[in-house]
Amino acid sequence: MRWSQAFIPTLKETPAEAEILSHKLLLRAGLVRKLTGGLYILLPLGLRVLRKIEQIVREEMNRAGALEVLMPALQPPEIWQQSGRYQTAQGVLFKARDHAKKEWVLGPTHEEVITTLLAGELSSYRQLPKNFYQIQTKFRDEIRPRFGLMRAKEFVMKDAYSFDTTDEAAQISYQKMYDAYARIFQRCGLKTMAVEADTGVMAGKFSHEFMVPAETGENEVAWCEQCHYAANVEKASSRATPTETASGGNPEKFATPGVATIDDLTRPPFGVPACRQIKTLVYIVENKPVLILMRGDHQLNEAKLTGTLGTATFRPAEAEEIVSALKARPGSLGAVDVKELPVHADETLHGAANMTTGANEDGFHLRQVDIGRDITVTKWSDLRLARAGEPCSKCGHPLRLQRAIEVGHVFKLGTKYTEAFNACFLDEAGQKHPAIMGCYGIGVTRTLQAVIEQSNDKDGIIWPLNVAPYAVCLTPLNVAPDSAVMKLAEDLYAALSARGVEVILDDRDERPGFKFKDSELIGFPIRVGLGEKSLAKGEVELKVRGGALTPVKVEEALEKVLERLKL
RNA sequence: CGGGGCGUAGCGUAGCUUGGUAGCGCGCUUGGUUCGGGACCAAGAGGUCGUGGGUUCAAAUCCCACCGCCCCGACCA
Repeated sequence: MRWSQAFIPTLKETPAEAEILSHKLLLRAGLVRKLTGGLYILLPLGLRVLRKIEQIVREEMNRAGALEVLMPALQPPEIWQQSGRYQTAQGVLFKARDHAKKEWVLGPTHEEVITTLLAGELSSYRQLPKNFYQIQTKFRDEIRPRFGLMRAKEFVMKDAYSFDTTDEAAQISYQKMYDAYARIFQRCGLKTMAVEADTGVMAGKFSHEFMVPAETGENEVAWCEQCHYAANVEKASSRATPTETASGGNPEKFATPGVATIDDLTRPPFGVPACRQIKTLVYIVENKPVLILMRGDHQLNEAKLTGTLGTATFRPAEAEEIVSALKARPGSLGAVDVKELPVHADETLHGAANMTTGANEDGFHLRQVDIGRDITVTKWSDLRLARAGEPCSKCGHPLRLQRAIEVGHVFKLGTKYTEAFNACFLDEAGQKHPAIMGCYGIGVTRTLQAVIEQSNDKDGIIWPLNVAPYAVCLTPLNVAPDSAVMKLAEDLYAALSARGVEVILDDRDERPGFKFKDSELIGFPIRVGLGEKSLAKGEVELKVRGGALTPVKVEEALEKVLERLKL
């Protein structure tokens, strides 16, 4: 490609809309432009990168035995009703109407469609295992799109769906995808970590997320340097400091005027450490109040609560709801002698004794509470948010917390959809079973931006070779057609092109600094600088983006470039 | 949806408090000088000041409503 023929609108200044570095670079390097919030136009250079990533994904999916299909983005709402997600996915479903006023949904994902397909085609165990994938545009009515391509209303996703006859076989399919994902991100030049992921209401199943460590990430992962345990904080467990278990006697009510928080009670004249308090939270779970008990110094992890409750339909109670449930206002809440409400307690509190908690009477608390003796706990679970520095639950080494961008997710689904759609097969004995399903997603557009977020310097993007829009940028400093510099550039351009190298020739009549800055902003892996000065010495300049500049002999230039590209 | 910020030329912005002919930088056009790290000089083009209403002799500026964008939070199948 000749630069003068291309469309690469680079910007010296950053548009005000961009906050994070990768978003700024996407715009400045002329890769994308915004149409409106959450919707972006991929410009030629950005599209080239996207296609590269897609191709890597495609190759690795094929290698793992998955079969490419293309499903409609537009879907009938009936299948969403059939799976039950018409309601549960309300928040993210885009809907449209046709001329006859019939409603349609724009697919945020395709479990319903692929399972409908399988329901019609699957009959025998001999047809399994199968794994179908597609690379396609998805639509999600994001509550708040942000950070450019990171969270958009419309984005390119690779989604795959595996079907197996047994749990063991499904596990193999899962592992194949897990391994393929590791290769995909590696080939994209991304450092990722695979972390255990929360599975929401489908608790107990298996899931991993592929995370790109980045401070701008919307997720947080907990990980252990020693044993390599890694999990999304929504899922992560850790060991808490020990809880007091020696009883101090019978509960004793005492006045605590004005005390409204755990923190208030730690201060004089009370001086009760947070770890010796029981925090009582009231949630409205499917319209009914439920008490949640945490140790005073711990925080509730709502993702874990979802797992324990088996529903995501809950919210913190309003003040009036709390008063009507416990006859006291927040600040003096407790679970002692509460018999009529479900009480979920964090397992850290197991055996806790001599604790302080609200008395369910405004301005009063109870001390010397032994949870086993004084509180009726309905269910014990791990409900605690893991914190940095807490011992790893596997090996005891302090956990570290790291923000990260989720670029891939592998998920063992089980039979939720295959049962709903009757996607069943007959086994060797003629018994009918629903196929066991897995689903696997990669945010392709998000991956593009994640690469930029992870690979840049003060001058711009540093594209990993495999996903670079062009591998080589030829930069002649004199573009007069009859100049020796330009003639050499043309020769190299032709020679590299003939070898299948993706090369862009910066034939713009611009000053050297301008052209250098542009090529660095965009981040081509290799730049070959051709100028009168070096040519006089029989040399050209080979510059590796983010690396050193080396003079090479003109007659060796082609070989040296090819050599660099092999790496 | 709650909280905060912003909307002035393609981009970045000043002007708004205290109403009075809309300014600067980048980019763009033309000419000239330059030419190894985002050049310089000169001359130009380019603006419904987000939209609608109100106050006023007069509104970018004050008031009301709406729209859009960005950030934080809720949400995240």
